[in-house]
Formats: sequence, structure tokens, C-alpha cells
Amino acid sequence: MLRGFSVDGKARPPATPAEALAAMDRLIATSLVAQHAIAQRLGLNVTDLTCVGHILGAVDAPLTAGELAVRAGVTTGAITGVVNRLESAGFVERRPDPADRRRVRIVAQDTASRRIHEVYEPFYDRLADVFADYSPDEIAVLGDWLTRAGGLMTTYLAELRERGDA
Amino acid sequence: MLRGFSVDGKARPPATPAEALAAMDRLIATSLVAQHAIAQRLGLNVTDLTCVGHILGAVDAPLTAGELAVRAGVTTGAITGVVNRLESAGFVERRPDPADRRRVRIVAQDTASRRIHEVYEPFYDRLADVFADYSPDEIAVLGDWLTRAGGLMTTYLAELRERGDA
DNA sequence: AGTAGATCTCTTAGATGCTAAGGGGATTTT
DNA sequence: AAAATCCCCTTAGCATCTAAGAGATCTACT
Repeated sequence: MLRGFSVDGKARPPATPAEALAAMDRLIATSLVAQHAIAQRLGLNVTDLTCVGHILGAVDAPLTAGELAVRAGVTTGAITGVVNRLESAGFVERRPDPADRRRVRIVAQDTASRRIHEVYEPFYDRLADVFADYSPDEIAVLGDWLTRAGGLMTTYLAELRERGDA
Repeated sequence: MLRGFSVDGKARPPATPAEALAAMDRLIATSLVAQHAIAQRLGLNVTDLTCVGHILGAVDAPLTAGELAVRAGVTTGAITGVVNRLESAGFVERRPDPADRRRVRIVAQDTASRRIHEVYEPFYDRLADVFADYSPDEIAVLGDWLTRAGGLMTTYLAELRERGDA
């Protein structure tokens, strides 16, 4: 049987798409609960942590309060509270938009990234060890699939929102 | 397109472990927000939806209310409310444990799986199309990695909780 | 058997953080 | 300029969580 025969010679336990999908579900479900625990450890709630993630991911073009609301899937009223909490906890800063004085840009403070990363580190470190078991080709497969799955999820989310409003 | 031999140099865009990890982060972050939208569409909140997921995943040995609380990361007091809502929405049923009358087993109703799956279907269908682009070897790699990453996440969550209590 | 302690779910009170609706200032359009 | 729109914030009200404890049941020990 040719399955398992690859250049690097590493045999992976065979899996059907359905099994891989189930594994993805478990990973996501566990992540959901873990977010809760991680947020708590940082003195935040899940919405706040989600927002910090979005803010850190938009360093080049800081998000406005409204954009953050859309990405986090909450109202702008809620974002006011989120940013207040994150600001007094020293994670972010409100910065007036020079071009439009109605807008508020939310920028991460210097220490924010490190403080967040510190909590995720034990997990990331061990995940790095796992990656060491995969060949460049295999990592390309993983990166490719994760990117595509993420794209599908984004599309799907947008559709849910469109239909939800209608 | 010829599949089945990674030696054939399939044209996956090369990716570093860090890039794959970033893709995972985006997938998880999007999933987190999507859960919110999915739950809303089902008339539930995120906690309720998380719990339905756990209940559906434990068909063989129905969870007790307490076990569900641990898995969902909430108190037993909250679970009472969750199960009340899920019960009146027709997703689950309380079933007294024959061996221990303090316990309540939460079992899914017949239609629950279908009702939940209906909402996820558009996403799953498209993900199935993506899987069709991968060889059995590659799917084995994906399944393997997703399983290991999920395992690490579970371990990490357990550690967070241990240290969180201490 | 009988009793003390542990375990399990549910109740209650209080806290948290969300939505919905609307206000006031800034910007854009007519 | 005036009108309409946009953006963030405020407020009131609601949903749902935690913490603490009650009541019922189970287990272990004498």
C-alpha cells in the first residue's frame, strides 16, 4: 500500500476527512473553553481578549472602535466598555484619528503583546515541538489547509451575518 | 492532478511553522466569533451551544450535569440554567441516573444533532470540497496534526486550571 | 444498621457585561 | 449652509454568570 510512503519516510496514522474534521472540531471546542481560562488569567473576559487579539493583529493600521465592534461581533456600546477595561488594564490606548475627529483608533501598548504572549507561551512552545516532527512539505500542507479553512470560516461568518439581518 | 505521492512535489505554497501557527490562530479567532453567530441563529447563547456540542459528543455515556460544568468551564449553578434553556428549546432531556439518584444525565433529543448540523452544513460542505484537494497522505498529516494540537490544547487547559486555583 | 462526611444538583443574591435606543459632535452631501 | 449621515459614547434594561449554601443521596466506618 502506498499510503504512508513519502519522501521523508514518516508514517502518519491514516485518517479520513471526517476524522480530520472531527479533530478540528475538538480543537476548536477546546480552544473556546481555553480562551475563557486564558482571559481570566489576564484579568479579562473573553470579549476583551478577543478584542486584544484583533488589535494586536492590526498594528499597521490601528482599528477604529467601530471596526473592532464588527470584528468582535458586538455593538459599539459594548466596545466602549471593552476599551475602557483594556485601557485601565494597560493593554491599549485610545488615539484620536487625525483625519476624522469622530473616530477613535485603538492601539496596543508596548507591553501588551508580551503580556498576552506570556500566557500562550507554554502552549506555543509545545506546539513548536510538534511542528519539529513534520517535514517542510508537510508543514506546507498544514499551513495551506489552515489558511483555506480559516478563509472558509470567515466567508461563512459573513454569510451568517447577512442572512441573520434579513 | 496526480495525487498520493508527496514526492511529486504538489504545489502547496511553502510555509514556516510560524506561518502555520498564525493561520491556526486566525482560524480559532474566527471560529470564536462565528460560534456567537451560530448560537444566535439557533436561539442559544455561546455557553449553551458549547454544552450541546459536548452533549452530542458523549452519546455513548451521557454526561452528568457536573461533568458538563467541568467541560464547559462554568459552575454547576450555571449548568442548571443551560439545561433548562436547552430542555425547553427541545435540544436535550434530563434523565435521572438509575445508579445514583443525585445525578442527572443530560441526553440529546433525536432532532438535536440534525438541527445543529443544519447550521454548520454550509461550512462543512465547503470544507469537504477543500479536503478533496488533498491526497490520503496529506489528510493523514492533517488529521494527525489536528489531533495532536487538540491534545496539547486540552493539556494546556488543564494546567491553566490547576495553576489558576492554586 | 446507624451515623458522619462527602458528593451532586439546584436555588438564591449579587455582579458583570451585553443589547437596544438615542445623544452630541464631526463629516459629507446637496 | 443646511440636511443628512456617520461615529463613539451614554443610559436603561436584560441575560447569564459566580459564589455560597440547602437538600437529597451516596459511601465509609464503627
